[in-house]
Amino acid sequence: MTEVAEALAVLKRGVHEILVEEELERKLASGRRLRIKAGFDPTAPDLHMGHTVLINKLRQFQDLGHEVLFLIGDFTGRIGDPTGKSVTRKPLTDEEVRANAQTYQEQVFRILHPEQTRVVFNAEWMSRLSAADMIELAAQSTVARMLERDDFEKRYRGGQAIAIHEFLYPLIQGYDSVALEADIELGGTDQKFNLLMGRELQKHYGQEPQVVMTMPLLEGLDGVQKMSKSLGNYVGITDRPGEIFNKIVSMPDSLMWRYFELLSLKPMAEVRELMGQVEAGANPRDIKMVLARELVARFHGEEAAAGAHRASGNQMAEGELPEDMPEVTVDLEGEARMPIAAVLNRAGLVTNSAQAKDMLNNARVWVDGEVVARDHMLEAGACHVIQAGKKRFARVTLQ
RNA sequence: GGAGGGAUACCCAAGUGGCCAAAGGGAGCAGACUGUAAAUCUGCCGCGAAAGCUUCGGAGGUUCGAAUCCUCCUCCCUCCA
Repeated sequence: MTEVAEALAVLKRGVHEILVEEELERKLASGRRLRIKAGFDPTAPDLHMGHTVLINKLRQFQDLGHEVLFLIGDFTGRIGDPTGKSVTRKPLTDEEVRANAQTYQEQVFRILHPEQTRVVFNAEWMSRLSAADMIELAAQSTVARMLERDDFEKRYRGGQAIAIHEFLYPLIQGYDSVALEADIELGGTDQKFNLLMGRELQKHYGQEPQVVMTMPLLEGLDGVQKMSKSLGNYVGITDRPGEIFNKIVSMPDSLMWRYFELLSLKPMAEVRELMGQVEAGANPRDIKMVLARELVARFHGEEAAAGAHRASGNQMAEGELPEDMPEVTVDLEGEARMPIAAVLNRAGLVTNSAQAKDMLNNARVWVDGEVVARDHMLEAGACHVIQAGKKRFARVTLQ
């Protein structure tokens, strides 16, 4: 295999679509240091495994010597992202955008090489565009073309509103590629339309069009909707080791091979070997543990991976406590004692008081290993290990 | 610009003066069962530890009492221009 063919093989792994593959080959063969662009929304400060599918791909480009342009869409974020969801997000302040961007960088450098990464903000050039520039940009596309986009088309046909400025989003994203002179842009499959817009605009502005690579969207732990923080079906890369371990092991079996395919760095041959084991009667749970350990190792190191199982506790074995439970302090606001239900709520061990009531009624709340009833009171100054249900633990200090 | 229809909790959706913190379904959470999975069954499911507090697009009004009646406003949809 030639060097280019080898690189291509690595880069194609897990990719949904490459447009146009021959162009990618040519760019790789040119020997140039390529600029790989990927855009991120500044709203979500915590990366999750779903994002890493794409970031891993960026990392592979870096390993081949190329430069990553990590674009933070602060301009678009400030306006408020209308795409897709009917829920309009509230615009972010400058401070919020900056803080989110900072968190992004800290997290993304767990995977990317900082010295081969350029973090850029699109407000840098977008906020300098004049109205006339904007109109020139808008003239590069048509309503009919916009309506080809899946999500617009669906909404248009379904009689749902499409605001005019939503049409500008693909154009802005495309223009980012012009401003950065991107060689390649990566995005989720849902980004295809926007990514292709980059090609068209680059041609218009006299540049060689970027190659578009789309990565599949990773389903969340529910196995249905895409992984997202707001849906709560995610595994965060800053989750504690035991947490990652738990989430991976207790995900539906139907998802496990998908996760192996997109998140594991094991060669596919090895993954197929694991599939064979399950077919031969191995407990799928044990195979999920293999993946869980790999992921914990990637984000927390080998040592954490070795202890992850222990750290997570075995939820089927009553009385076995996880080692890495969170520490929480609950403020009694001057009271000498507080009912258990209120403590559970304040410690974040339940989502609302109804859930606290439910668990207490089911005798599923333990304080220092003892089941407690609804009328149990906790004294100020004490520190207890509290367990709510099978999965939620915390070391709670009352003050 | 005109005519009509609509807005109920996370989503869908009942409810047209008190019995409504609001039927039903889905989602979610907890429990049994399991393999920390799925399916199934059971419970919870506005906020609050509680007392209590706040909800039915928004603001006023009628009434002892309003998701329900009246007025104005906002938004969405359909047809016409």
